[in-house]
Amino acid sequence: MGTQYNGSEEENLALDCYIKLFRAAESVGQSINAHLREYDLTISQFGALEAIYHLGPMQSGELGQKILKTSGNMTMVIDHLEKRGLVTRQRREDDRRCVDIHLTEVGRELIAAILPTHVAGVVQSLSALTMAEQQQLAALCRTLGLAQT
Amino acid sequence: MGTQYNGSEEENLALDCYIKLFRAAESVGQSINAHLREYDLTISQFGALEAIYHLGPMQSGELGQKILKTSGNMTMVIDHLEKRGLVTRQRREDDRRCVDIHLTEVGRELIAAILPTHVAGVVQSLSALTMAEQQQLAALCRTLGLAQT
DNA sequence: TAAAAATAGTTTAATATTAAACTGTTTAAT
DNA sequence: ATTAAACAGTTTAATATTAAACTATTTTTA
Repeated sequence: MGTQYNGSEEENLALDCYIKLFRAAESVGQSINAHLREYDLTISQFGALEAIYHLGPMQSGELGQKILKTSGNMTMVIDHLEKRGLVTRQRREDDRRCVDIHLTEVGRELIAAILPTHVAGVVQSLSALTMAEQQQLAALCRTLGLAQT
Repeated sequence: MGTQYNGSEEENLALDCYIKLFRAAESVGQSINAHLREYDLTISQFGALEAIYHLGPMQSGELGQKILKTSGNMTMVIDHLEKRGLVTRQRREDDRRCVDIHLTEVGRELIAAILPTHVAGVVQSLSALTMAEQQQLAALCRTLGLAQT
């Protein structure tokens, strides 16, 4: 299993860990996000809605950092959400370069309606691990994520 | 940090774990794959080449399973690699539905030239974790990945 | 203050990705 | 044997994603 690179133990371990991390994220993501298509939402769109829902209105760029997408991509994601009336753009008065993204009432209702299913899916998907293991995994991933430049 | 969903402890933990897993994979992937652009390879293309390099010739569909891409996508990925002379398609005689993908000599040389840098990048990127931690992470991810339907 | 640099977001062009329909081949069922 | 079903891969059309160029604003600096 894993990559069969004929290197040092350290290299083999890192490669194996990397590929497993990647595949776990992909396959977990796929099972969790399957249901989003019923609502005609991409993962990015859902992520953006969720971020605003939980953290409040924020700038396009901030949103992009949260969901790890480029600024150009955010413009498109927000365009789509705006066309569907789920969010609005509001140019900030004190710095007219910035655009704050707000949830509309419709958007709030949609994300509130989706979240329970989503959460249940996440819990289900992670139920292969005990809560202690989930804590371990979260801690390791946190360390790893923060360490990247 | 993380998602502030106001649910049970189990739900909050699963959500937190999920988002950290995702972000770790994304950010690790980004640092590791940055250098591939120098070789004009997408992650999918590199993944395909690497899989054949390590595991030998295989069918388009098998390859898609390895790198978690759809069959339609594989057609395109292989098209590009074939146009660059890095792989060849070979229809199987015993079952003419199947197409085996082989590395060309050029392809083999390219992937062999890239791999050391790639491996160094992976080691570097995971160096935030001790080897014991990498083992833990790999084991947890493996369990999680295998559990998805 | 005026010019230069930095910043936030958008646009553009090229490419990647997907789901769904489709083609050709093999296997199963009657 | 012939039809139906399953299968592997390709094509198609729609959308997502990216890097890079660009616009408009704000900040720095000389």
